[in-house]
Amino acid sequence: MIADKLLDIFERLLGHYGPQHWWPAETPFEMIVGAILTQSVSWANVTKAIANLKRVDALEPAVLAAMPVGELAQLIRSSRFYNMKAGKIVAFLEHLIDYDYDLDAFFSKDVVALRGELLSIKGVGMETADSIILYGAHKPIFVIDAYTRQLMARLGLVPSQIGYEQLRSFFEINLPSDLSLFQEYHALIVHHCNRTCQKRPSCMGCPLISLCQFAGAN
DNA sequence: GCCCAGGGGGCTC
DNA sequence: GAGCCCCATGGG
Repeated sequence: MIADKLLDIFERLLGHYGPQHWWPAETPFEMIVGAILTQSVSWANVTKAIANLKRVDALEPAVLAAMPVGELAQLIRSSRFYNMKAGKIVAFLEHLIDYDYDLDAFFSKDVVALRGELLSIKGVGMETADSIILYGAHKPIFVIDAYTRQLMARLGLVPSQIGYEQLRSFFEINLPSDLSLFQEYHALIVHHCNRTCQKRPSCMGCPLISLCQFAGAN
């Protein structure tokens, strides 16, 4: 059964790496900013940008909204594509005005409505929206990213060109809709792919080696 | 010096 | 709706 395989993979990753306790952010707003900044960039690039924003006490919606976009762009320079991302953060803040910058109010709707609203914001695509729902609003939705697709394809469970929504359904149909399971599963996939699949010269020590089609091939 | 990262939007056909 | 290009830093 697919469900058993997915749970087996999760248990192996959890047993090997331990709980990840994502997302690494002190507040929901910090989480959202981080989600935008990490688009197409490793997390290491984002940490400097977040630290810069914290240094000037700007990791607060109303404070950031009052900041000139050029200044914001310079503070997040290390996160790459900074002009684009500054514009995306501004777009998000403009949307939050309707809620008086109250994230609890913004999050207090069902997943489908929240997702639709997030996707209507320029600069928020499916992965970013789902990350915000899962780690910011704390509602169960399975986040898909390049690592998830790569790993599931390597394990022979899905075709490598599978679409975002197809792969999300694959997880959500086969797993119980559990917040902490979804949070840990995605975090473990990213952690695993950052460490084992990409950084190491071989597959030695990989907790999924007995399941992987390409074990030893890289 | 070269390569490439946890994406999204806009354009083309 | 798939296939491209743009954005434009920093670490290995």
